[in-house]
Amino acid sequence: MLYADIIVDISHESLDKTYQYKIPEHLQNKVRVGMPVEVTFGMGNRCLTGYVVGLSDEPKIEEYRIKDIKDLVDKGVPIESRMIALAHWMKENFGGTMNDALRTVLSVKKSVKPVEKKQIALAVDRSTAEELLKKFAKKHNVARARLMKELLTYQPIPKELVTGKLNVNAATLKALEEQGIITTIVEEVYRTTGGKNNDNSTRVVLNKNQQKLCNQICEEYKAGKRNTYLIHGVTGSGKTEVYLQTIEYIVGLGKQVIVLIPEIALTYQTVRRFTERFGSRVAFLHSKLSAGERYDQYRLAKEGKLDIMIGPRSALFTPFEHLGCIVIDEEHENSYKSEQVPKYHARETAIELARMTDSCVILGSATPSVEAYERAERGEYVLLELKERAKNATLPEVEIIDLKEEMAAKNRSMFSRALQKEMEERLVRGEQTMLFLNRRGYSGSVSCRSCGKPIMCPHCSVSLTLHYDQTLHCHYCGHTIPLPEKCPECASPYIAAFGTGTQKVEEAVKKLFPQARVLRMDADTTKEKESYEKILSTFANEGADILVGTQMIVKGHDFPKVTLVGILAADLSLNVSDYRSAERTFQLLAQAAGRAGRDELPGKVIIQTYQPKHYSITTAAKEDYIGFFRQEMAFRKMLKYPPQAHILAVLCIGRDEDKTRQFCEHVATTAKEFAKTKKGEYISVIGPTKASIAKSNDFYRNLIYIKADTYGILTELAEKLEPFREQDKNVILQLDFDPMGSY
DNA sequence: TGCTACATCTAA
DNA sequence: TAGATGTAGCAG
Repeated sequence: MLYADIIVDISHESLDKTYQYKIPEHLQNKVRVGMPVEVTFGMGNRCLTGYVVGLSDEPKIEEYRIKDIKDLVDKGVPIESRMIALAHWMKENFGGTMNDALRTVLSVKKSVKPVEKKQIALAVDRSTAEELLKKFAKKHNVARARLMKELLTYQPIPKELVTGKLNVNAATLKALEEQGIITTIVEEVYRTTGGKNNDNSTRVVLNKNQQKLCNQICEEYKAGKRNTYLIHGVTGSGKTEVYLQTIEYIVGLGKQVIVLIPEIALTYQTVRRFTERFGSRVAFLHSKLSAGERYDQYRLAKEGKLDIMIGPRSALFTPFEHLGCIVIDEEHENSYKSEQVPKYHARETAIELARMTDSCVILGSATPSVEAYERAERGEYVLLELKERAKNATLPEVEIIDLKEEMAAKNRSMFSRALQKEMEERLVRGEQTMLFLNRRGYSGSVSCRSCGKPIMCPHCSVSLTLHYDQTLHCHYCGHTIPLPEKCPECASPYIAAFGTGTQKVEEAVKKLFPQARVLRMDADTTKEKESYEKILSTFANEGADILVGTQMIVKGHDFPKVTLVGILAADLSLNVSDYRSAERTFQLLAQAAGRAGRDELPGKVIIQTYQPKHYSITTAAKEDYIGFFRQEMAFRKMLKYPPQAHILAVLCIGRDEDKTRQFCEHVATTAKEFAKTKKGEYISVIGPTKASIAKSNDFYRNLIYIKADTYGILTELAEKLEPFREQDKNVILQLDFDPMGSY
């Protein structure tokens, strides 16, 4: 008798184990590891989907207690068996249940009916067809005659053309087919996102440095060495060309490649660069694909009809049989860490997947994450440097403006005198300016001028933000109210918006330079599907003089006419309660600065700040990554932050404020006791404290941070904390390993 | 004793 | 997770 180990499709800790089922006779040679199957579960014998994760011929419990597998899931897509192993690894390292992990690696859930292309062709030889044509004409079978005439000049003809343009109805076609005069050719069509033509005319010749890196990776690959490479290349140094050539080599060896990019970077430019080189052997994954398109990509990949898959972190789970290499561009991006359970990091997961499949990993960034660079320095990754800009463009001149001095000089505007002067010059010369607001939201909070209290969301502990339609919104729960006329606290009519949003910047620019054409890009103006591309292409085609935006304007895209980049308030991202705030500030500033003077025209960057001496600002101004890295590492070593140590964030969420607090204290005590058992190892339990968003959607949030030298201790502790999930159903326990961002 | 409402248990 | 089973409380 054969038995299958099955994980049932219920995400609950206590069900997160394998259950053994018998494989009935008629399914014996159909059931494989990875397949979704239908099983009855529980005393009510309710029908559930489960995944086969193992097979055996030994029962683990008394034979009579084992039920039969009911059936195979008809339209389900099986998981690759190595993906099951990867899911297990993800569960162990990033928390969550096996079921969560399986669902994550199973990027495509349902099979979708393939699209068919039908064509009509002659089933008889030409002379017979000609006779038939004469016969039809004689008998005044006009539709049949029309079709025969067309088929004699050109065949096969697509069916929609026959029924449409030639106006031959389905009944006629059926009759002709039954008489054996015509046949229908059915062909499956793949809904692919890749391009059609490869056209090598645009191939760029690598410079000496690029070629050297490329050769090193290729030679080591050929020699059977599988490394993780970190390409640290300054902005504009041509990392993409290195990827392209290396990919081409590895694909040439019959291997397949996954390229991860932040979703926002999947622009027309990126797509074109890859399709020009690899034609229809490359496909793209993004959130706007339909279920059918997704499924077809999956099939194409599995059947070996694709060489390259490009997409965001979920593209990692493309079912390639012969994976050879994983490229992660803009490796430092936050979007590589999943927000949902399992909260996996694509970099770590890629490295594990590469280990399992004997592939290499190439990470690339102009501003690598501190974690990655530290490992590269230690030799865990191979560090490759590209120090020169490819198109001998010069680095822009950077000026740091101290906003305290502007204040002292009675300049209350959000633009310093220097920035105003430079902007004016650009307008006169017909060059472009980008104004960058280093801030996530769009507009500021609203406060009372009399009592000083900001208007808060009644469900979350955050202040509401004012939108242009005079309504107040909560970014956490979506609560919306019209802007009140009086302060809800003290009834004073003097309430006003604070803070600087991109909208306010836009207004201020228009006021200062009424003749300028201004474009704004932020979460508000890019809600619609193509609006992101549209704004960027308008700006690229010089349809505007000034582009105002949030971080999204610093990604990708070369604008040759941009010669001035203004960073309005560099401190905004610095004053965030998160140990990564300096790193993020450096990355944003360095990338924003890299936008200026990408081509022939020399560029200028103006950074406005209240902290002109802060190292993340001074080093970003010089594009001095190493300088930044040294200072940041010293800071992280001192305070034991990653990569010096690892952090586990434990978030307790519940409706009852006191109970949630008590629960969290209880968890903290358990963590502290666990720490005591680990003599000689560094573990530190911080908290519990209220999360910085102490209330969200009427749920109270308490937080504990646990720091430890090794990652393993944290996963061990996480296991110890599992029983808490069962203890109080009213409090949710959320774990996040090495979190990005703050809670 | 019989009923409801709710807590607890268990799944192969 | 959800259905099966167990239990306290209470009316009759």
